[in-house]
Amino acid sequence: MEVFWSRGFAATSTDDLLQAMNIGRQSLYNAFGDKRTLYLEALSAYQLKTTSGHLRRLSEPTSALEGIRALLRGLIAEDDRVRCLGCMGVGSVGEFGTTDALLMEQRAKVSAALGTRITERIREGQAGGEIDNGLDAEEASAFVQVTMTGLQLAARAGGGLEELRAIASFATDRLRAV
Amino acid sequence: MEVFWSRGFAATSTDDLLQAMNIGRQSLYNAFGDKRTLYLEALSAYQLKTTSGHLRRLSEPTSALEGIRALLRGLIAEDDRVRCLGCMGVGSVGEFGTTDALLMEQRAKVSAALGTRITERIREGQAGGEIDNGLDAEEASAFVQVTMTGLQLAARAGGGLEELRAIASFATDRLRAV
DNA sequence: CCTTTTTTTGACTAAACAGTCCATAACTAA
DNA sequence: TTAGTTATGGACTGTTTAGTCAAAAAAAGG
Repeated sequence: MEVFWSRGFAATSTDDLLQAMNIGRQSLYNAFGDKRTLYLEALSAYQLKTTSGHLRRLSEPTSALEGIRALLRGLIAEDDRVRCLGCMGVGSVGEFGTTDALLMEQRAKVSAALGTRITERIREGQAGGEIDNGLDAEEASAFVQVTMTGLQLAARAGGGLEELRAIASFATDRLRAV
Repeated sequence: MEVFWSRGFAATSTDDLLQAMNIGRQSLYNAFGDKRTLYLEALSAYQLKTTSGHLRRLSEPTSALEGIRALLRGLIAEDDRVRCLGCMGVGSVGEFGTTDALLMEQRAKVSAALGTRITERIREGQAGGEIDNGLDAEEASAFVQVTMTGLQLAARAGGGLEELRAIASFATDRLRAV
């Protein structure tokens, strides 16, 4: 997962994977079938791990708006070496775009689940008067997700911790009721 | 440029390039040196072309906020086949991250130039009372740039024209003075 | 204990890869 | 016309690639 995450699919050789996992070639092919299947499994594992973190932060029991802030700020890893890897899901979009149907399907599921929860949380904030009632909750949710990917790409480009977290907070505050 | 744009660096073979350009192998190596140099030139050409468009739309003589809206909405190509390619610059960030010093330098230049102009335009909007005076103009500019990359990645993921333009407008409106 | 199944090892294959070489063709300029 | 330069075509090289094969080693089961 880490090798694919940092280098992407095409630039990762099977030898890279063998070395990283410290196993023999046949073991890899027995266990995963082929390179692409292993990539899909690695991406699945990545998404499972990260999505649960996103949902947890989003639901932090402070308030709806603070949940969104925690979601966005939480994307940005503190450790430089982790932060500059960005997000493997974002990487897979960049590398494959719309060319892989299975990947698109997998992506759509994760994105929809998160989107639904963000929408809920925004409605909650609107009900509580904390988030601007004039906003369409679904549009705001899509906006939050676009901000997520924008931040993750900026992290991969080498953006600094404080700089990126400030942008995350800035975006969050744009949703606030006046 | 189009081949690298759609497939990225690693997944593009020199044969792909020869076929696309309809030239012989030696001609490519005479003209460009090697694959990486050609990629850098292609990316440069791409950035030159797109950045001038961004600046033009940003400076559209309607108003500052409408300039930002035009910038963000203008990122999203109408033609499905173009839109789903996303942005080659974003692709290069995804593929190389912080691993290529030359690429980072080139990126920083383009981003700084655009960022400066966005900041100016935001200050203009603030002076005119159209954009919220409480915002830090540089932070708002960084936010706009993160939104740009987020939109371009969403485009590469297969996002629809109207959906993405709506998000662009949503983000723009978040800067509006109350 | 022995047999059967699973896992690992390392050698192997065929194709794809980036980049080179050299002879030839096409221009340029006097 | 001709000498000199530049561009092209096509064969070639050595390496890397994803994936396979078969024999040996290890584990599991009775």
